[in-house]
Amino acid sequence: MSSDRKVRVRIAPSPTGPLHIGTARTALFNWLFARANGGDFILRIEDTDEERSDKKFEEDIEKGLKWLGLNWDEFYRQSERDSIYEEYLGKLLASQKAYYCFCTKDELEEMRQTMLTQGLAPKYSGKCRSTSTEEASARVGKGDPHVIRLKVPEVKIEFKDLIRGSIEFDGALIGDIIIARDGGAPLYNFVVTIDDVLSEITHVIRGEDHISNTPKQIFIMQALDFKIPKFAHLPMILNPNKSKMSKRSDSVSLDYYIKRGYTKEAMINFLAFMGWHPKDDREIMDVDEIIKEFDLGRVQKGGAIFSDEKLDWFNNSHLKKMDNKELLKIAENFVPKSWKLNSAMIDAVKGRINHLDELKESLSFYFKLPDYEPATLRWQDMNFGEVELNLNKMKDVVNEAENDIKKKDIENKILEEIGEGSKGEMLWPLRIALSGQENSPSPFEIIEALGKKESLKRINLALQKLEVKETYET
RNA sequence: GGCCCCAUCGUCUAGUGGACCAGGACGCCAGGUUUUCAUCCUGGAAACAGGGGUUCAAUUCCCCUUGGGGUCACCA
Repeated sequence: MSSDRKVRVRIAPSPTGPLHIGTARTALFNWLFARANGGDFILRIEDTDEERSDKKFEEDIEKGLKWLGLNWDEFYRQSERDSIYEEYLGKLLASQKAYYCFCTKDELEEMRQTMLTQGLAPKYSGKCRSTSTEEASARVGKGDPHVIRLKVPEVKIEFKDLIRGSIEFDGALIGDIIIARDGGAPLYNFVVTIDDVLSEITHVIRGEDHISNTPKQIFIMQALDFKIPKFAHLPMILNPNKSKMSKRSDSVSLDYYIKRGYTKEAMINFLAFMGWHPKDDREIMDVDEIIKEFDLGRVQKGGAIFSDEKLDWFNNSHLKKMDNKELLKIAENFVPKSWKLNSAMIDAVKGRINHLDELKESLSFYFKLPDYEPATLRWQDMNFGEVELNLNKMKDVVNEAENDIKKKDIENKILEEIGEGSKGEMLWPLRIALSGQENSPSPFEIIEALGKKESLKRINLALQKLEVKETYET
């Protein structure tokens, strides 16, 4: 069981789309496992499908991984390893563990349909297995279209999954799989196997959707006398309707969450908790804590539904924990360039938002006149007359203040004016007048930030809105 | 359909035979603190899919049923 080999894991995305949230989660678990065990984390780009692969997706994947802080120790592309695959394909052919198949796609499709209607698992009949080596070579030489198939033995095969325990498949039900297509290009199950073994991967940690690929890959390893790595299949990340989280339009890519202003700390924390949990009740954890506690044995078996609410909570919690200076740097990317942010502003709103994307809205009153419906000025069951009265009182207080009002001073003065009266009835209309927002920093903070002149301007504006409202009503 | 995986509150989960009339968190609801909103605090509603076993004792072990998911390409 115990191996003295250094732990080596990999994430093997195919660059056929932007970095998927599920891929990011798998990458994270591999990375955590590597870091927790002093091992290596390898990034392998699976770009054997020239048609679908695109350099721009490869860049997006690398960018996303880096953003999360999942640094890799080694990197390679499968497209650069053709000669290696060719070599092993040749070995398999020479040892008669694989053979040429000349069946056409149409024939194959027909067989598949027949089996399906008979209620059988569709698999290749093995027709070309019996073609003699001489005849096969001759036909290949002649240029007949052909693929290469692995002779899958009709035996039961079992492997131990680190998360699920023993899993068994029947080779007889799998049939001879294609490992290289017409033209010689090697296929997924084959290249994965070659690369995992040659790069000395010790633990293959991947999504549950690969469980059924595992026996095929093990058969290839056995045919080549390869040492078989350990496997661990992670639970799926699901949509709220429990389907595989793929078709959720834009919200399946990591980039979507980056652009909405989720922090990498929150993303890592949240993604780690999709299928994993520490021994105790801790939830808000930084990456070092997670590495320290990470254990494949504590990974869940069942799929986890992606919860936007919980993600928001993680993000809000991490935002509050974050240093203002650090946050300020990130925040600048989410507001217009002309806005000059400062630490006080960030501090005033960071506990009030779930993602940085909201900054544009919640910080707007610092930079432009608020825009709101007159009715918003009313607190609970106040009528417009009362609002006007109270706002005028506040106006007088501000009017009497010095030019550079200090938060504490204006706070004292306003509270003095309110006296035994209702604080809400005074402060709510004032807050709306100043910020236009129901959830904003306190009026005192805003007045200090805006200054006397601007504050008065906004109170007058509110008063004007009330007049319009009254005219409209009569 | 064949094969494979899975099954605790709406959601993420704790729980590895007795300490569980099932604990935490998100969300939700109700109170409270605070100078208004938010924060914060307290409380509440909310789950072991069903049926058989095994055992002195099952959420926990076994079997069946049901349900959900995955996979069956010359994609990865």
